[in-house]
Amino acid sequence: MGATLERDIRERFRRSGYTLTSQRKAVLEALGESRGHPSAEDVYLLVKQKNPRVALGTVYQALGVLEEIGVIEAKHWSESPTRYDLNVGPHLDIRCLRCGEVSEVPGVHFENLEDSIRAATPYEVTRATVVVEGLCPACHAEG
Amino acid sequence: MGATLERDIRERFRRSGYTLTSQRKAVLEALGESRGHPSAEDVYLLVKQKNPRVALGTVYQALGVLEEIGVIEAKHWSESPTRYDLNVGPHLDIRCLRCGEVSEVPGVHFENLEDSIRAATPYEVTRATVVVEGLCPACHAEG
DNA sequence: AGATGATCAGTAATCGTTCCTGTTCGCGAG
DNA sequence: CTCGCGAACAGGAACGATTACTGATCATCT
Ligand SMILES: [Mn+2]
Ligand SMILES: [Mn+2]
Ligand SMILES: [Zn+2]
Ligand SMILES: [Zn+2]
Repeated sequence: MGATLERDIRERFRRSGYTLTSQRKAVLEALGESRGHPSAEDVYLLVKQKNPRVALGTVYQALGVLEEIGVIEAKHWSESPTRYDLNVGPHLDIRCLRCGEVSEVPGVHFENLEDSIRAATPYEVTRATVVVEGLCPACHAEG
Repeated sequence: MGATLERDIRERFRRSGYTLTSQRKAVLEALGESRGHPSAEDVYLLVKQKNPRVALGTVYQALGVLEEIGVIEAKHWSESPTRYDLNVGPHLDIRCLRCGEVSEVPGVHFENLEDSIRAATPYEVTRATVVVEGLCPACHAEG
């Protein structure tokens, strides 16, 4: 487990000045296990299975530093708590409006979109993200 | 004021079965006056100036039905309360990370993006919105 | 006038998230 | 090794946006 921790992640911790504590490791492991896009609460429940003493606030704090150093990414949908993603490459995630499942949409590129936004506004554009919602195949089948 | 109310809006109310009450009119007027992308709280404060008895909950309810019948649109940014927009045509809005100002980004089209999303996922895509953040010229100048 | 259903005001409750306080941890200097 | 110090933590309170509830009002129909 601890041995499997990516060199890159350790390096990012070193350079940021944050310490890679056992709680933060546990949050990372939970994100890996959950193999998806868990909420803070989801991560909290997984982490608590192995260490019942962790506090929810600690999970939020850990997710915050992990995001800050670029190891994970937070994604927001309007009708759901924030979801966290180990996949920090540019990609889209779609969320099912009925069951809440989030999954990745491969192969869609939108760098040109961001470029045309920059060209069309006097603002300094910091981020342009695409929020996608729909119905997963299972929920769509049910009606 | 009341005379200026769009024929289209009255028609949408008629067809939906909802009634166009004075409170809902006031919410619409506030949205027009605020000439921007106000939050529910913003709308509430404007409405209260003319009718101090309106309740915040009523404003939320009114915004809900106005959105439901397609007269306004709700837009979401992760670090801000929901903003409401009288402009229901397809367009982008950018929000300043420092001062919170929201303004429109004209001339950017992204229908093809939605198409390529549909082609790339087994989900039934309901909505694909672009969330744009940055720094307005004033805030960017300050540093 | 009386009944009915929608809407409303006022307020309590909810939920995700952040903040706060006292405690523990890890590490470097002595 | 022990002390001191700052970072991180557990636990729980507080927060802000939104929703839910409850009893009054209002418009409309009979
Ligand atoms: Mn993803
Ligand atoms: Mn707009
Ligand atoms: Zn589903
Ligand atoms: Zn600004």
